[in-house]
Amino acid sequence: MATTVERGAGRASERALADLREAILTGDLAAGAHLGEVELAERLGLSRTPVREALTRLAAEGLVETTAHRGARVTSFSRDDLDAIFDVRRALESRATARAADHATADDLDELAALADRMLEIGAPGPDQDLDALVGLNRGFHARLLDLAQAPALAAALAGVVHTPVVTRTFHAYDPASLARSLAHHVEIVAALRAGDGDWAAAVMASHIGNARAVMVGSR
Amino acid sequence: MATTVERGAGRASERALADLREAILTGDLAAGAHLGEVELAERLGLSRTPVREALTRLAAEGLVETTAHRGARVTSFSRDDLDAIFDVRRALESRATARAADHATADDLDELAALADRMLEIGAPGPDQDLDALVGLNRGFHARLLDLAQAPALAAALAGVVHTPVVTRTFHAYDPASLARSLAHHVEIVAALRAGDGDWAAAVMASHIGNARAVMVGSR
DNA sequence: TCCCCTCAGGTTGTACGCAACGTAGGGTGC
DNA sequence: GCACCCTACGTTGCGTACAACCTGAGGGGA
Repeated sequence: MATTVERGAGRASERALADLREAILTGDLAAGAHLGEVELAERLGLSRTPVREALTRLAAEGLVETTAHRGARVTSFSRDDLDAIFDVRRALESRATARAADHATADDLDELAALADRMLEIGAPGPDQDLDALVGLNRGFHARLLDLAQAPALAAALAGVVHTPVVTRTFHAYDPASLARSLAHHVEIVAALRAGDGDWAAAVMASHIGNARAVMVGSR
Repeated sequence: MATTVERGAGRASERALADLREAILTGDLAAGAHLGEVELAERLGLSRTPVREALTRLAAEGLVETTAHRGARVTSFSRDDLDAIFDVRRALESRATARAADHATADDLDELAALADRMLEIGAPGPDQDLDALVGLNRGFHARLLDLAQAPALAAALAGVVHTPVVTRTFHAYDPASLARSLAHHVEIVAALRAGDGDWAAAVMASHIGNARAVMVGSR
């Protein structure tokens, strides 16, 4: 009874990895929080081994920091760190967006357009506004775009800069004007892709990330 | 007697990580080679546990690929992959070089100049030419530069694109003209940094990587 | 002859136990 | 009273045993 054999479907270590990553990205595990292996193992109902592997991989991604015999902590980023992360994201994601223009099919564009439109709806001020739901859709939009770039190297480099940084976890920080800009950018990116103009799409993405940077880390 | 307790100084898993990474980077472990945990463990005189951790981290770096219950293989890159990797390196390393211009002290520049000069010497055609020694010096030059950029995010992103790719492991592929250009670039980068001109330095670095790309993957 | 099923071999995935390390607290000597 | 040492505890690092899984070969049936 103590050890529930029937658990999730996937490998235990992958479940641990996914759960921990989600907990960190959503802020459920605060930055700087100490992560004990036994504590996490008990919480997830696993042994220390898969938890340990998950922590190792998270450390490689940069989400946690491990020190000697003292365990792991959730990485906390300084203002300069965040600034640099946005710098890299701007360079890389705009590049990926340009490449996406060469590979996106009509179906892909319809899918992206649907995401952009949906975000426009639930992001609009009013009773139906749902800022929390935006997070998932936004992640989906950027992930889809990165996928369309068909450039594993770009994806790997971006993953090195914190797997969709802590920075993408909320839209509550956006003021109305910035939020409207951000959502309009998504639509414009799709338009640029439809026009087959990679440079245009890349420019909008660069603006998009600049806008996000201003919101999340403030003016330079 | 069988288990030699007195081994290296550092943690066992870090030794395994370093040894495996070196073996892959030098080509001692060929691309596509199957990496059995027990085999590696015996070879390194350790148990499977630290080997397993090392493989996990190498997988995160992109040097090995793991599949289901089938173990790990040394990643092999297609022509397109290499092309994309150089693309990212050009974007990121030139950026890092520009930043280095803002942080490098006179001592730093002297150090870089010494490296560049030394490479010029042992890279020059003649009896003293030592292409193998260039590898280490070149790695050192680029690493020092990346360090001077003081941008952990840039370093992390670059690390995601294969920790100094398999691509930097030899200079034997260079024809005399390309090699001369490459070595001259190092010197010119130092000159640009001395002049405090980050844009110049970045441009040279971009050229430097373009040159390397042409040698390693051929014309586009 | 071809296909499918079964089984054996080898591999990875997980759990658990022990040892090493770092840390904090109390006690003792100066 | 203060500083230093020593001890005890909690943690991580590693080794080993067992279970789950994939793969390939061989035999039987259609």
